[in-house]
Amino acid sequence: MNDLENKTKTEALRLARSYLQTVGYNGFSFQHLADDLGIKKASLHYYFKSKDDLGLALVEYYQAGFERWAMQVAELTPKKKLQAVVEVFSRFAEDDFKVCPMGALSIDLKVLSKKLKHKVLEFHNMQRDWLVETLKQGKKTKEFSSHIDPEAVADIWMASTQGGLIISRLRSDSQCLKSILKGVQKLIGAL
Amino acid sequence: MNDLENKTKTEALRLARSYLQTVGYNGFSFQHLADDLGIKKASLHYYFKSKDDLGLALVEYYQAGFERWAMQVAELTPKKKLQAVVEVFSRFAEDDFKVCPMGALSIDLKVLSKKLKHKVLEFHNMQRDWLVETLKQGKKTKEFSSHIDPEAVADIWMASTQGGLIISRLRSDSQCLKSILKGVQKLIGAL
DNA sequence: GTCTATATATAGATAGAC
DNA sequence: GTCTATCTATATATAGAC
Repeated sequence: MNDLENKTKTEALRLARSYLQTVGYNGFSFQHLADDLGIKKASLHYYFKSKDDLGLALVEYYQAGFERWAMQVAELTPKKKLQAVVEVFSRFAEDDFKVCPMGALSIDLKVLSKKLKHKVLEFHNMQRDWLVETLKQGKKTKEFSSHIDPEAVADIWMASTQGGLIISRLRSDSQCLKSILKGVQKLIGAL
Repeated sequence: MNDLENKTKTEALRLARSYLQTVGYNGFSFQHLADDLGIKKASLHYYFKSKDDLGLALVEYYQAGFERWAMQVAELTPKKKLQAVVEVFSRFAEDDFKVCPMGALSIDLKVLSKKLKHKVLEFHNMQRDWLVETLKQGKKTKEFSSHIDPEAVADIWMASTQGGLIISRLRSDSQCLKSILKGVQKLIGAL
């Protein structure tokens, strides 16, 4: 859990995630990271045996961040939790039209190692479970309509988010994602 | 318009699109295509000066297919048109969990040539315009609720489709996309 | 239209010195 | 922990023969 063991390693993961969200998994190399860090690419292999290893560490790093975030928003109302999610992804779109790291990895999913693929799916399920729980909670507190199916709505929400980031990038308009998610919220509320 | 001028060229484009939808733009090379075609990669440069050229031809080829498809469904009711769209993308998911070619290209958008980027956006807008028109038509014929905002719904629809394909791949479940789009249709209908 | 041969660049990875 | 040096594989692309 103590992943702050080394500054270079943490910074490499931060950079790798940024590249992943900007040019995809196949779009960056150890060379890019090394140049940005001001070290040689061979040095990076001290921290990550292989690119697959880097990918794995990257997802774990992102996952740990999500778990911390989930703790922070745990006391918010379901509606505010959902709003907090919108803000997280809006920040991606506003930051050079980044897409979701998991969405980016999905494109290359077939060429990833079995282990990394498994990790990606595991994290995806973790996020989905969180959404489903949040929606269920909102039904109970009457914040959301009693007619919604939490699992179905969670899938629509996740798809809209992934696709919304893609469309924001295509149109060079970060507002797109926000409008789409606001629209989905409105549709859910109209049930 | 006469793009059937050569069998090898057409087959190369078909293969390239398949690769794009499966492993992304950076995930395949002239070598892959040449091997599949049973020719040498140098021969492919006879048809496509560069990979960027191939990408451009690929989008144009896909775009031409969309225009033919739009003509074929032109006489259907708006609701059936939407259903026809669902079928097109469902076939992607059912075919080895392919994603949308435009969604795949969006991931690599930043490293594409200005020309190709422009082409991708142009085609995206063409698809969006078609959707908006179809939704407007359905409002007029009372098939869709008079409360929907065609442009907002078109964006939600496109995002759900892009994201739905990604989620289908992640879960190895082509049913996901269908459920998501059915859910969106239901939400729209509930307005 | 397809081939061989080749050029050039880059990617992922390792060995071993400091 | 970072370096130099090196290996092997692959990618894009071109020249020129058949």
